[in-house]
This record gives sequence, structure tokens and C-alpha cells, in this order.
Amino acid sequence: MIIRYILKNNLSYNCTITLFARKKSMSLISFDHLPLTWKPNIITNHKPFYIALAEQLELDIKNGRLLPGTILPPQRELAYFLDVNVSTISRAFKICTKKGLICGTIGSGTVVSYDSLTNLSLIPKQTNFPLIEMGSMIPEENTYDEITQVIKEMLKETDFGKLFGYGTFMATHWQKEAAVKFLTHMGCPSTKDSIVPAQGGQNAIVAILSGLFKSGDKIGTDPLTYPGLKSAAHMLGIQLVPIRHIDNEMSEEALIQACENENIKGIYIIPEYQNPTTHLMSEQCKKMIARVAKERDIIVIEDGIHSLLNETPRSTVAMYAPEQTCYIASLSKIVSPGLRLAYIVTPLRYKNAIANALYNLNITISPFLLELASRMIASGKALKLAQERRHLAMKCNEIVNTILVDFDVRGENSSTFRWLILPETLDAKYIEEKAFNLGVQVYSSERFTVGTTKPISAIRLAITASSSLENLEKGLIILRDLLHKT
Amino acid sequence: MIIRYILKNNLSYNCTITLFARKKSMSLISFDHLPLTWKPNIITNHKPFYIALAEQLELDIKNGRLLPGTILPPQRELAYFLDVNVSTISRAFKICTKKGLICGTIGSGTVVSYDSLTNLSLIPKQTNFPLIEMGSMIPEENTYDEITQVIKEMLKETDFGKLFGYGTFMATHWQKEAAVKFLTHMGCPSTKDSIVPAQGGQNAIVAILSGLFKSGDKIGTDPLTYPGLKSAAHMLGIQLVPIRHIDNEMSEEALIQACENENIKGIYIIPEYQNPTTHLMSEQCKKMIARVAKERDIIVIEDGIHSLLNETPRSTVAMYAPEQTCYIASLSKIVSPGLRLAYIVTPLRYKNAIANALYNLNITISPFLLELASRMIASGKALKLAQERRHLAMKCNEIVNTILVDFDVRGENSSTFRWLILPETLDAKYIEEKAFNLGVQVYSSERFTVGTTKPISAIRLAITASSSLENLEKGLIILRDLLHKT
DNA sequence: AAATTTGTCTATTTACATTTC
DNA sequence: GGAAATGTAAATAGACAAATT
Repeated sequence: MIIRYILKNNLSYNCTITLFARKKSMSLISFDHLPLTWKPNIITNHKPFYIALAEQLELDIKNGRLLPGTILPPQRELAYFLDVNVSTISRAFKICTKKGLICGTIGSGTVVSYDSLTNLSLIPKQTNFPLIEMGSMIPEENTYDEITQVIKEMLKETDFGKLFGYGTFMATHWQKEAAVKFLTHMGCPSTKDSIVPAQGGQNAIVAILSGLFKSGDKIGTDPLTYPGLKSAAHMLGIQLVPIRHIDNEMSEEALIQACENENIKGIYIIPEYQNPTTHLMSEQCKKMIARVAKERDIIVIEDGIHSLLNETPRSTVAMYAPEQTCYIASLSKIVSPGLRLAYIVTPLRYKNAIANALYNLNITISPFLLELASRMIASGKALKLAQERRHLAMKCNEIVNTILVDFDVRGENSSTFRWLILPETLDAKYIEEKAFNLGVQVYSSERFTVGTTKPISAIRLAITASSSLENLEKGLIILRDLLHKT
Repeated sequence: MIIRYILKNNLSYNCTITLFARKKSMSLISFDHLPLTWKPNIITNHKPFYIALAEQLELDIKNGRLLPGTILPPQRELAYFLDVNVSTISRAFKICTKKGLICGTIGSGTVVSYDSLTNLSLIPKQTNFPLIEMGSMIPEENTYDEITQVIKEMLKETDFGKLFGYGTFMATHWQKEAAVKFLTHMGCPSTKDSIVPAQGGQNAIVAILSGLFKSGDKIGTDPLTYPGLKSAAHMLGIQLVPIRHIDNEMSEEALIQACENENIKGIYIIPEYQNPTTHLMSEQCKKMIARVAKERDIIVIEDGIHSLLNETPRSTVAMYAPEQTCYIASLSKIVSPGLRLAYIVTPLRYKNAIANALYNLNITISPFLLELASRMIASGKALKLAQERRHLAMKCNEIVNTILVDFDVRGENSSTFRWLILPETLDAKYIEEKAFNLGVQVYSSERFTVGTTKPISAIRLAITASSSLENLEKGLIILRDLLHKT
């Protein structure tokens, strides 16, 4: 049996003793000296072997027996060790790959994901001690007087009550006009026909993913990206593939490689104020992505979530490759988080699929909120709120720059969050935990990691999330002292 | 080879000639006389065979070459005909099963689904001629003065603007109290801890499905059910299994069988005013479902979408099996469709999973709409609207009963829709088409069918959807005349 | 640059379970 | 009630392709 294996697979181990030891039936020989990084002990319990193996793998990862970054034994070695076929191992690994626990590359092996231990969802934790929130990107407390004002005006009109009927599924003409206007400020060209409204940015992402992709499809992303995309993709069985960066941007070579080898069907990007790195994508990179997308006919999901932090509109990939790009323009972050509204700009060929997905998810959106948003935009109040948001960010950033002057904190002064690079010796996750215990919530790089890219040690600071500038200052000082001490 | 096949499988065809003809290599012999119901012509085009086969099957169904109800040849016969292994056929069939195109039963064979040709989504069609809407269950045009009134009151308060901030993710205490009160009127026991708000009933369904089930899981349903469930399940790769009825209700035997053989993880039911049959579930059946659910530990998704059409609350499965049941209480149909709000009552053990799923889908819901809904409920205005809705239904039903007196039209007089049973000789889908051409939109039974249950010929009439009683009358007369004529 | 390592995919073998007759 | 018909699932065999050495 061993001989057969060697002959058939042209194996050339030079240690025959080891080879002999691999045969399970020779149970007297101990396996202890074998160099396998993982030696699962499978008790099938009448379960199919591949399922039992997958469960054991998951357990061992969750228990910390297998740490992120661990390279698992080659499937063939495991197969031999466990006396089953390679395909059986492969099948078990595939289950865990779909769960985002591991990630395999031909030639290099299978690695335990770096985010396998972080909780995917970023639901703000309930604590029984006061917490300075710099984790979730919840905009500051605000009274939103402009919105109140607009609602008051709306109430004067006789048709007001009708806004609680079903409304037109796809928005009225004038509402779409308002959307087009809004999108112009984000640098995204659009027409009334290309716009579909969704219940917020996350809802838009889920709709695009579920409408244009199917379970098993792959989407390229930055090596660190928005966790909401990760959870949505995970929910739909869509796999994310990190595209290697050069100078903080996707490298053309890596992108093309992902198209050819991984067969990705789309990419997700946040060109302005990338989450979490705060990076602003260069003109050149936008054009490169547009070109590659056109050449390979892949779908670009361009998330303009922070685009209005730019005072004047910058270019978009949607501009350069309108037939490839689904652009998401959310109002939540910029105008008001309670508005739960986002516009999707889609090429005509994808419109039906996206509209259908939205119908499956929500049936329809609130006509009241849609009308409210449209009026906020038409009246210019939406942009005014964006302006205020920028001003607040500036103020917060002054504080950040002062307190964290000794550190490498990436991000423009107009950014509502910053990216604090830690010395390589410091484990970001450890700092997140320590900070939490000191009453400051921040999120470490692991939470944003895609696949098996080992994230640099860094922390995202949502600087406009805390309830006051005083709190921000307090939180930053706690963080600074923690870093100096550690 | 043939001999081997016969020996191995103990086949006992008594016509050797036929058997000989099955061998592909004997290409001179024609296959024309073979009794296969489907003879695919597979051109692989470098695609894997199983994928090519699945695509061909889908094409042939969509093209009408394979009609709903057609029994496909046994997998073994097809395998023989195409000279491949049974498993290859099986794999191809599985792809189409997941798409809802076919449905296989061990022992009985594989059948083309009856809803394989109907468009899953019920997005109201755009027409350039006036259409009397009796298809989509869109509530009538209404001015919703009560809502306007409540918003006016809300505006007077100083904190109003804060309702456009992020709000508390899971609703405030008093909002939950309002929800509990609302749920009491629906007969569903709840506590503040067991309630999670979603953006409307459909959103709630998607959240429960994606939070508690995974791709490949099976859920039992009525043989005819709400199409929104079908599309949501389809989107998530969840398979629906029809549970056979006896006297218009799920039969205990069939339910237990589905648990044991199909391994269903849950069931979806609409006990009050079942969509589309209008059936009110008996006390006995509710108790039976609760008992079986407890015994087998399956999840009951109880959709109370029409429960408030009952003047006084009836019992719920949630009452009898609170640890098994996720109850959905939507405000859209009863209070106002523009409100986009539903409450999910969940057993504690499922709460986290559902909350997480909702976070993945929407991040959060509009605090403004949540507050508005809570006040509508607390002030008793919500129930008043439900009352109005019942009254309107009564008025509409009088008209229905008068005009369609010659027909078998199921449903209480308080129902907002009715179920028109057609003579077996009439094809419901044909009537739907004809009616549409005459300017009346109705939905035929095929749209509600799950799997391969051949639906009875029937049509759902959404009687409160048309814009006026006159229109309803006009539409019904057109329909009556059409039926008399055909 | 060639050989080796390594993950992945398709198709097959085999066993199994349920329904029908 | 037992045999046949029928779909399904697990594990295997073998080929393939990318990455590493």
C-alpha cells in the first residue's frame, strides 16, 4: 500500500521509517514524532468522515489549538495519516473554507485565516460600564434640525399621508432627479434609469451580492476591507479573495492574476477613504481597475460610502467603466444614519437582477424616507450636513494629531476615522482587548482581514463616534498611555 | 458492458432489442423509439459534463420542451443513454433541484416543478394600459391621517431630531412594551427580551432564514404558499418541501414523514388567512404542529401577517410551542405598508443568530419609523387602522359574493383576498394571461406552488388592492365574463 | 528551467434508503 | 410483505493546474 502510494505519486521521501510510520494499520508505531502541524483525532460518531473532520478542524481553530497563520499539513499527508483519500480531506477543507476559517492556495498549502477568531459582526457590545466608542463608525449624536425642518414642510402638504402607502416601487421621477443630483456630487455619473434605491448601504451590498453573484462565486477585495462586506459575503456563500497591494493600492498584476486563476466575478472597492486604511485611491489605480474590469468583464462594486468627505468630487471607477460598475451611494454616513437609504447606480444589464434581489430582501422601501431624502438633497440640506460632518472631522483630527503625535496615524484631516499603525512587536488584538478593559472600544486590523493575508498590526479609530470631543480626548489619552506602557 | 449493467443492477427488461439500442457505441441503431421522456443532446463545449447537462435541462424546461409535471427518465436510464455514471446525472439534477426547476423523490422519480415557468418575483408589472390590480396584495390607496397626526405630535418634542441618529440597535424599553402590546392582539405571547425589530415582514423572513438555516437545509411549507418565502429561500439556497394536506391543513403523518425522511429543519406556516388559500388553521392542527415541533426540535416560522383581520385574537402555535417558534408580526399589511416594520418574537436561544442576520442585512432600522410605529400602537391607532381594514374587506367581499355568486370562492368576509377555485378543465395560468390582456391582474395557483405538487386550478383575488370599489366591481365582472365564456 | 509540491475538480464506485408495485 | 425501482450520499480514482523549490 505504501509502496503503491509512492510509486503512483512519485513521492521521494528519503526517510523510509517515517513512511512506514504513516500507515495507520501499523498501530504499534507511534505517530508522535511526525512533523504534522495538525494531528486530528477523529471520532466519526456515525457521521460521514469528511463532516467529522471538518467539525474537528473548526473546533481546534475555535479552541485555539490551531492558531491563525498555522500552515496545515498537505492534504495528501493528512489523507495518508488518516488513511483516507485526498478528496475526502479536500471536501472537509472546503467546508471550513466556506466558513472563512481556512484558505488554501495551490502550491503553498492551506493556512488558518487570521480573522478566524474575531467575531464577524460589529454589533456594539452591551457593557455595564461606560464605554468610549471609537469602534463602530456610528456618527456622533446630533439633533438633525435640518431634517426636522423638512418634515415640517412636508406635513403641510395635503398628500402627506400617502407617503405611508406602498409608493412606487422604484421611486418617482423627481425623486430620481434628486438622486442624480446627489450622485453628481460624488463624482458618479448616473441617469434616472440607472438608479435603484435600497434601505441603506449594507442593504445595497447584500442586494448586489445576492442579485449578481451566486454561492461559490468569488469577489476580489482589498486585503483589509469593510467587515460588513465580509459578513454579507459569508451569509451568501460568496468567497472573498484578497488582491495584493503595492503602495496601498491593488496591484494590476495581482488583480489580473485573481481574474485568471481564482476566476473572480467581481471586485469590491472603496476608492475614497478606504475602510479601514483611510487610503484615497490614485487616479491611475482607478483607471487601471476600470480597464481590467472592461477587459475581463468583471463587476466592480464601488462603495462611495465616504466620498462626500471630499470637499469637491473626485473621479470614480464608475466614470471610467460605467458598464461594469455598480456604485453605492449611502446617505447614512453622510446625511443621517437614521435615514436608512442608499442609491445603487447600476448598468442597465444588471438593473433587473438587482431590483429583484431588493424585492426579495425588503419588498419595498419606505416612501416617506425616500421622499424625505429627496427633499434633503434637492434643498441642498444634505450637502450642508456633509459639510458639517467634514468640519467635525477636522476638529476631531486636530485632537488626534495632538495626542497621538508620536505615532503613525494614517488618514486625511477630513476623515471621520484614522488608521493607527502599531509597532510590529505589538499585537493589535491584544491592544483592542486591553483598551476595551480600560473603557475604550477600538477595532484591530484582524477584524478587517480577508483570507490568509496576515494583517499588519494596526487599529482603526472611529474618531467621530464618541459622544463628545472631551470623550474623544479622554479615550485617545487612555490609548496613548496604553501604547506607551506596553 | 450491457450484460454487466444488467447483472449488476438486476435489471429485468424483457425486450433485449431495446437494451441493445441503449448502448451508445452502437450508433447505427436509432434511439428514436426509446420511451425516454427526455433525450438531451449534450454538447459539452469543453464544459464539465454535469454542468452541460444541467444547463441543457434548464434550457429545455425554460423553452417549454419539458413541461411542468413531466417525469424525467430515471437517473440510471439517462446515465445509460448518455454513457456516463449515475452520479454524474445525479449531480446535474442536484443543480437544477437547487434552482427549483425539478424535484426528485426516491422511488418515484424526478418531476419538473409546476412553478418552473412562473416568474418568482411579484414586482407589479409596468403596463402602458390601465390595469385593475387584483394581483399584488397592495393595500388600497389611503391617506393615513392617523399617522400624520402622530408625526405632528412627535414633531413638537425637542428630541425629535435624534430619531435620525443611529438609535438603539434593538429598540428602547418603551418601544418594546408597545411591541408586546401589539403582539398580544395577535395572540402571540412575548416579553421585551424576545422581540427583535426588522424592516418589514419580508426582511424578517430573510433574517430568520439566513440566521437559523444554511444553504442546503430544508423547510417544510404548505403545498401552496407565500411567493416571498419561495424567493427568499431560493436566494439563500434553502429548499422548500411541501407538506401534504388533509382537509386544507398539514397532515400530521406527512409532517412527521418530512421530518424523518427529508430531514427538514423547520416549517413555515401562516395559520390565519393562509396565503393564498385564505384558510384559518384549526386549533387541533396548531396543537399538532406545536407537539411535533417540540418532539423533533424543529423551528416553526409562524407568519402572523393577516392575524389582525381577526376581530379577536385567536390562538397561535407560538402559544403552544414558544421555545420552537419564531413569530413574525408585520405592520405593513395591517397598519400601513409604508411603515416597513415587523417584529420578530424569538426564543432566547435563537435571538443572537437572528439579530446578527439582521445586522448583516440592514445594520439597523430607522429609529424614526420604529418610534412612529410604537406610538401608533400605544395610542391604539394601529388597531383602529386594522379595524378600518376589516371594514373595507367586508365591503369588498359583498361585491365579490354578489358578482362571483356562481363560483367557488373561498375565504371569510373579513379577508383582504379570496381564493377562486376554477373548474378542473380550466387552466389557471391561461386565465391569468387572458385576464391580464383584458386589463385585470390576478395571480394563478402556479405562482404559489412549492415543488412538484400539482396545484389545483385556482386564482387569488387581492380584492382590496384596486384603487376603488368601482374598479373592483369592473374587474370582477371582466373576470366573471371571461370565466363564463371560456 | 524543470521537477516537485500542493490544492481542486470531475467522474466513478459503492452502498444505502425509501417508495412503488 | 418482499422485490424492484429509484434518488442520494460518501469515498475514491485520476487528471489537472498553479506555486514552490
